Amino acid sequence: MNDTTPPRAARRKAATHTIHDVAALAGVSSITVSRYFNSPEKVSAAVRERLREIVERIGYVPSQVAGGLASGRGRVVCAVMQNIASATFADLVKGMTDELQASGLQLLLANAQYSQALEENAIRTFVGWHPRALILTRDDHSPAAEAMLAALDIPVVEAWGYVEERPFHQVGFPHAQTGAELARHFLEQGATRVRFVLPQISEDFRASQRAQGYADAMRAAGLAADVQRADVDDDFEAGARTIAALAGCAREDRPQAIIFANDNMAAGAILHAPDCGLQLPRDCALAGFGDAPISVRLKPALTTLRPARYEIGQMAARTVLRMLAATADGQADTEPMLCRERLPCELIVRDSSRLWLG
Amino acid sequence: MNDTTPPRAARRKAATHTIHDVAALAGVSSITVSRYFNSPEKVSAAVRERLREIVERIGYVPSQVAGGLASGRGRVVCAVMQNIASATFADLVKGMTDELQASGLQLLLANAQYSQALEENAIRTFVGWHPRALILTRDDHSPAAEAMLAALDIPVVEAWGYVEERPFHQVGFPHAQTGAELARHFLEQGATRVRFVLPQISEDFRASQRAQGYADAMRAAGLAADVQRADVDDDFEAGARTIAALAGCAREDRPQAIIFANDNMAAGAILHAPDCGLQLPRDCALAGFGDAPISVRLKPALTTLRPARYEIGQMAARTVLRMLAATADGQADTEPMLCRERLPCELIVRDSSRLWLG
DNA sequence: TTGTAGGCGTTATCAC
DNA sequence: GTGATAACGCCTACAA
Repeated sequence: MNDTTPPRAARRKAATHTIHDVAALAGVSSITVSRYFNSPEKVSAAVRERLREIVERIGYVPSQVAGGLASGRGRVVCAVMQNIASATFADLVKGMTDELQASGLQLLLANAQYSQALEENAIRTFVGWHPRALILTRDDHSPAAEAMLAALDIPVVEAWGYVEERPFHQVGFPHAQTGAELARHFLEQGATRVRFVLPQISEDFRASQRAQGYADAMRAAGLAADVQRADVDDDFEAGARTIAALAGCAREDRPQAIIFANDNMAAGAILHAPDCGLQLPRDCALAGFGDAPISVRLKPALTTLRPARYEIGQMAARTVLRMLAATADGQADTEPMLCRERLPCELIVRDSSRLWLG
Repeated sequence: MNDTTPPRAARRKAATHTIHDVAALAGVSSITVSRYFNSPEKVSAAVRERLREIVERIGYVPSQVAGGLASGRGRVVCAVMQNIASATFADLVKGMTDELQASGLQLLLANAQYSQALEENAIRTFVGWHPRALILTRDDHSPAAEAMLAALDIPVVEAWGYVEERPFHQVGFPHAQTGAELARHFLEQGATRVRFVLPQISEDFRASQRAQGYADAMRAAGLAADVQRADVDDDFEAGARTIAALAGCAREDRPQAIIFANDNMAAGAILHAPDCGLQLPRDCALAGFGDAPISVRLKPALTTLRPARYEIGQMAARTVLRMLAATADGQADTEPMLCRERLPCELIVRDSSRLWLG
């Protein structure tokens, strides 16, 4: 009477089919079923057909969770966005998912709202998922985050911006340079007084980077930089107020051109200008950033910068895939080559930026 | 000489710390570490402090993958969007992530681009992740998808729309009714000729539902429904063309009011009207859908419907949490109560819809 | 409060 | 081409 412990209560009745169910039905071992999914060519055609039928019939789907644990390589890529609800990041996300999906990789998203602390939290959470790669959308992380990234040993892509010296893959464009480009666009037309207007709550450090680029370009031309910050939260309202304030200024004191940190502010200005008795671009030239769909429809049509949002997301994903393929090819010892993909942010010149020098 | 098989090669050197590493360092068993994370109150304060220090020092993060497998309840909620890059779905996603994150649940996203087939694929993929719940954004699924949903045995929420008879939780608003509401808004002003304009590629069946609601309301008033479909892809351009076509019509033949399927089309119409010699709303009243940020700034300001996008996402997530809490409370036998959350889609009346009856 | 034993569903390794 | 066996890292059940 071997009084071994009574059979423990079954932990859980598998509410779902397992690889073993399929194996039993097909009269093969479970490893064969595993092979059927991961390298079908190693399974005989006969067995393959039998399995296909059974899998279809009972609706078996392999567990990503169990597979990820067993193989040590889950099918997950994590990305930390700065503002999930913005058009910019929505396009990035679409580019990434479109590209990753084809490779059977699942994108896990987090939202950091332009906060380093939230980004750090998100990264910490993601570490628990053992992602194959990480996509970030800023280049200045908290020290703790940098430490985690250094310890991670997976591809890390910094997308949206582009910085030469970073130790991670870069996919995007240099924001400061685009700010400078807009400044030069006006300087070349002979402007001497150009203003840059930031949103009130500019958590978006990219906008500040563009402002910085503008300021440098102005100083390089021997002119004063004039960066202002909006005093209302709503971007459209901020633009409207900016233009309204102009109406109260003598022409000699007004900026000849204004660069808004985004198209919404510029649109607010353009739509409100007639109410202030101002005619654009005669009374003030304008430019924005982002190429919102409406910008080309405004009167005057808005000069702006068009970042390749979707393409940046797509390329970030491709970079991930390339790095994964590389490490899979046993290039373990190869030096960890860094991808630097510089994507376009095109200057779209329209009527709003034509300078009228009085 | 017990020639048992030579010790198999270790499968993989754990590149990452495990619960056992922490346990060894702390001089406790691994289950204690597990408890430290899952129910800290069951661990003595002394041990707790020791573990806290060690976890912090080595940067240990529990594996969601292993935990999910072992417990049978992963921390994943899956959602299938119809167009990740649109403002509508971006807001939904933000509402969901904001709410889920607090509960430590991770949102997995897929994009179905208004396609039943892609939605089915996404659901199939998600099944492999053993999600705790599923959030969908349409109510007409493929038969195969319906079958999977029926077999899933997890909470399923259909968000964005709202349909009484569905067997899944509903969070949203009835689209047809909002279409009818806009129609009545014009009918009550005495309009007899009201048109509804759909986008060219109206994969968005919601827009069609709103058109249907409009058509029913018109017929109920004894009037003819006049649903047109745009002939260009770009919504702004479609709106512009719609209004341009009006200019060539005799006043008696023109609709007195136009309902556009979205604010972008309406904005295109408003921005282009002056070029056609039309004055709005005198020559034609207008309404849109979605309450885009720009709509209130247009001249005339656009009458539109304001769906509670963020709130719908948030409420969908809350519904998930409520259902999970309920099943956790051992209410296994309780009948599977269905949540029906009807969220507002408010009519925002502005100048564009004021009817001028000639 | 803490520990032991065993298993979650899959894949890596080795043997035939 | 196929299979037996032992992990993967954690958690549930039960015992102390």
